[in-house]
Formats: sequence, C-alpha cells, structure tokens
Amino acid sequence: MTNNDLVAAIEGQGYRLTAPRLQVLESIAGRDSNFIAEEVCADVPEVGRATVFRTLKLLVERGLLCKMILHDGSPRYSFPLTGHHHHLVCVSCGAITEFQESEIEQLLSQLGVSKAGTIVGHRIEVYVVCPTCQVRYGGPAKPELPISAGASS
Amino acid sequence: MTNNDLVAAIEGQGYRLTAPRLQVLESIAGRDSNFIAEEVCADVPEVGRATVFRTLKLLVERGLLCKMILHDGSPRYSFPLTGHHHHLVCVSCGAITEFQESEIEQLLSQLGVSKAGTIVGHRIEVYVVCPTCQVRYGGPAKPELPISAGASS
DNA sequence: AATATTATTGATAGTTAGTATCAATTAAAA
DNA sequence: TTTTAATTGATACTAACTATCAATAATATT
Repeated sequence: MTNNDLVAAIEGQGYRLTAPRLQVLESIAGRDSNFIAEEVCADVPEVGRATVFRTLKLLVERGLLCKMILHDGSPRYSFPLTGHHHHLVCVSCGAITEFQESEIEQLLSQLGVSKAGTIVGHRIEVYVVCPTCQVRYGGPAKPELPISAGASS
Repeated sequence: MTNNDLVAAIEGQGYRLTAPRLQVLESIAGRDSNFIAEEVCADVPEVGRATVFRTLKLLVERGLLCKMILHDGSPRYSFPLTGHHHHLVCVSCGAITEFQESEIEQLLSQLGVSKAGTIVGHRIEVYVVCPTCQVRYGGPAKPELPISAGASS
C-alpha cells in the first residue's frame, strides 16, 4: 500500500486532505501488516490521538485498511492485498495471511435467505499456528484448551 | 441454561464451587442471551469485579457460555443452545440466532491443510437485520456503507 | 477577495472491558 | 488438624477507544 493510494482514497470523496491526515497516512504507508493504533500515535505525536483513531477508522470504512480481531480480542490493522477476504492469523508469531473462499460467502448468503433476514456484514477470522512456528516448536501445535470447543463462535 | 448445568460445569473439574462463583452463576442463569459483564457486576455488587470476569472467562473456556463480538467490536455473552456453532446477530435489535454449517468447517479445514498450518480456532459472526426489524423499518435494510465491502474480514 | 459555511482538529476527560498484583481467605487434601 | 493449593477482592492499571467543544482550517459563495 503506497501513500498515493491512501491519499486517493480520501481526496475527492468530500473529505479534506489535511496535514494531520497526511501525517497519519505517511506513518502507516509501507508499514507491515499487523500494526496497532498505538504505534501510529507514538510515531506522530504531533497529531492528536483522536485524529489518529478517526483517520484509521475512515480508512477502514473506505476499505483501504482492515481491522482484524485477534483471538484474545485485541485489534490489529493490516492492508488488504486483495478485495474481499478473510484472515489467517498465527497465534504464535502474529503473521497474517489472507484467504478468499467464495464458497463460504455463498453458504452465508443461503443462510441469510433461508432464515435470518438480510446479511449486512460478517466477520471471519481463522487462528492458526503457521508452518514456521510449527517447525520452531517441533511439531503441530496443541493448545491447552481447544479454542473453538463445544460452543462459542 | 439452568443453574445446575453451570454448577456441574465447575464442580469436579478441579475447580472449587465457592460462594462468589455461585452468586455469579445464579445471576446469569436464566438470563437472556446477549448480556454484558457489567450487568452481572451490577447484579452481584458483593462479588468482586475481578471474580465476575474470572468466572465468566472460566465458563467460556469450559464451553458453557459464549462470547461474541458485535460488529462495533463490543462483546456480548450468550448461552450456547447447541454444540459448536456460530452467531447471527441483528445489528438493529441485537437478537441472536445460532447456526451450524458443517460445510464451512470443512472448507476451513481444507484451507488449513493446504497452506496455513494448523488451525487452532476460528471466529465467525454474521451480522444481519432480522425479519422483525426489517418489517419495523419497512423493507430490507440498506446500510449506508457496505459493512464487509472491499476488504476486511 | 471577503465572507460564510462546513469540516476538522486536539486537549481533555470519560468509557468499556477488562488484567495484574498480592495479601488475606477459603476449601480440600494429607 | 495441619498443610497445601485455589480463590478472592481491593486497588490500580491498561488498551482502545469515544464525547465534548472551542479553535482552526479548508472550501464555497457572493
């Protein structure tokens, strides 16, 4: 994700390309995926905290940035490489991989039609131990508790 | 979910069935799904805040309670009606429906095998406008922004 | 260009949903 | 009845924001 892409997403949409916004864009452009808002705040201390959060939110709404939720519930920002997608997040090292599964989308659409009303969004995150971490710890991961066991989403 | 079920989940697992825990269990038993921890804290003020959170966490880990994440990121607790399942949450009234889609699980398993390592968990939430709310607002919902547009999970 | 309008900012304080610490207190085991 | 181990709760702290609102800056209108 280049700075230009980010700038383009804000310009000409009724939004103003202000100096503080530019500073936030410059701070996040070229960043690795998996960053947190706090890092951006620290990187541009001259920009108000609220503005940093507001700008990140704006980018998420515009589809220029995505906000994932890790297994412990904490948020991470990443740049979408592809269009609509979901995330595979390594619970050990945090590495993020994207995936797309049109079949899943189709299944969900059917679900909406059949009983639940109109689907307005969804969230799918898959938590993994990535190949690198498997090697590091010698063999497949065995979490103490089955993370999606019994119930829960 | 009855109190007895909750008690059974704690007893005989190496956990102690203490008075504070029982108070929390009594407070949540019979509650509607979609409650928040703060409500439980308010309901049993004589139990320490930390203990309330610890007990809820314990129940979630034991599969007796599930913790969902609404579209705005805020958490809600609900009782699982079935085994492993996912949630349909109405973004208008908060009503929760469960669904099970073994096909989705299968697709995710394949994904893990193919490239991402070992899947240790996943989170799937589907946000809808339920039939009741559709009627209330006259016609199918049209969110201002497509909630899962372009990118993001 | 001058003025009016509207968007944006940032300092501050507040909120939500927790977690860390740790001495005091149980409950269960020996 | 000790001993051991689990649990508690008061307190303080953290993370990730959001609300408020006067001041400022950008854009539109005349």
